[in-house]
Amino acid sequence: MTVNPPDIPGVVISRLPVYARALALLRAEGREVVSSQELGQELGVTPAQIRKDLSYFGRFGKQGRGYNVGLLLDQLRTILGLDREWRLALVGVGRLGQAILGYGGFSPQGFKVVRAFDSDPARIGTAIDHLIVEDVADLEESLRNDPVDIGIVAVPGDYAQEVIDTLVASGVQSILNYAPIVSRVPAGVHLKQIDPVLELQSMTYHLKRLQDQGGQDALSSGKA
Amino acid sequence: MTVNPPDIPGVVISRLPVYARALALLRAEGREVVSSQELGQELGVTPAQIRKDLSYFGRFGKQGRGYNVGLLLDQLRTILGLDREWRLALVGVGRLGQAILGYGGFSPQGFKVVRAFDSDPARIGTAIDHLIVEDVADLEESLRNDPVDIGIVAVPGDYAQEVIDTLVASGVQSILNYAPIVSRVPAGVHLKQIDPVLELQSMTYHLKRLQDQGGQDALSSGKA
DNA sequence: GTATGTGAACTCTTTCACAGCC
DNA sequence: GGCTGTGAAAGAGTTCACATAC
Repeated sequence: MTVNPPDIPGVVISRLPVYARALALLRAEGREVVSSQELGQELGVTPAQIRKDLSYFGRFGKQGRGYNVGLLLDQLRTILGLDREWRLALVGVGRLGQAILGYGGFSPQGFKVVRAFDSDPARIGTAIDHLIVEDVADLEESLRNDPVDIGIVAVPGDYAQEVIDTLVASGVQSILNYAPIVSRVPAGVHLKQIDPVLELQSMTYHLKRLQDQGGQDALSSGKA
Repeated sequence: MTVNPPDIPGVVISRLPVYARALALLRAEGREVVSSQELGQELGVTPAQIRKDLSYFGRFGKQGRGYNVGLLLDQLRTILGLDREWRLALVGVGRLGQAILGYGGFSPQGFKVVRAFDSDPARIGTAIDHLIVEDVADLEESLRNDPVDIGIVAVPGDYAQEVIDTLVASGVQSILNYAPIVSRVPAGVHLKQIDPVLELQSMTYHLKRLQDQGGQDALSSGKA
């Protein structure tokens, strides 16, 4: 059954794929059992956090022993829905979009890009990586006729919100957005952002402080 | 001066670039003043959160009026260190690495990729986008002679931890990792992950629940 | 009147610590 | 003995609400 649990924190869910990845590695190495202690060491996470996270979903371990690697991995894959294939539509087949199509990391994990859209007449109708590029003007109709599970947005920032709105109107409930914009979606739609510039811009905060103190080899700030 | 404030939560810092982006947009539109109310609406964030976040760094607003767009933007850029140029080294010039080099979004924000490394003899010594690809075997020596601020890792997963360790050994304190691995760095080094698969894998959690209930229009799970 | 800046209240997460089981 | 699962405690982060300033 695996009945829908009521209210599991988002941060917990976002950690499960990380656990699954580590477990897959352990299984590939032939490990059969692992403790929360070991797993935590591997991941830089406290053992208590791992146990607490897992406890939202059931009791997967054996006291005195630990977790069966293969069993826990299967459970996590089931919980996350990684035991099926997911159909993605890519919007934007420019340089970034083509890199996404060419990326070999999605399909082994069950994510298949099955549709591609663009607005450039030079690209519409051409085949890229087994896909015929469709006109983005037909996006809504096309997705209504033959739905996908997830939309990937890889268009320039100026068009991204518009594309996101169209995806939502077409019934897509999960969107992965590569465009560097502040985007909003209605409640109930899940949007994740891939934004390297944002990541860099928060790293520079720390770098700046390192550099500004760099000269004066140590103890320069007030106390201790 | 802008003296190093003691302990500002990481989540606060990660929101500042988002505020800065929204402010840059407002400025481009000619807006001169904005309230936390409006800005919050734009970003899907509470006004109180914006005010609290900003209050860690100073008092930038005027009561009864709001924030001067240009002034606040400049302050944020200074706080984040976006008022200078940052030098990046890219490790891995395969398909992904080339997409990163070709991405036009970094340099307008002051992030210049000034070095590129690879292990493939066919690529070493060739020029890509103004850069001569260096041998990754020389990574540490090269970076010691001529340091960069940030390292970008775009090698296959199997080599990524090794590359990250070498970057750290070379004195790099901020790393942006595109490889889909669970990586660890010593305390003091800042590592950010760009990992679309991880994002997708947490989105499927919600999708699965939508789908599993999809058929049976409502109330079907055990109790309540 | 209007909107900031901020202590206090609240909510959400993480960690502790130990009973229970292997 | 060893490790899980979990209430309780501690710690972070967010929101409230109002004094203060324009």
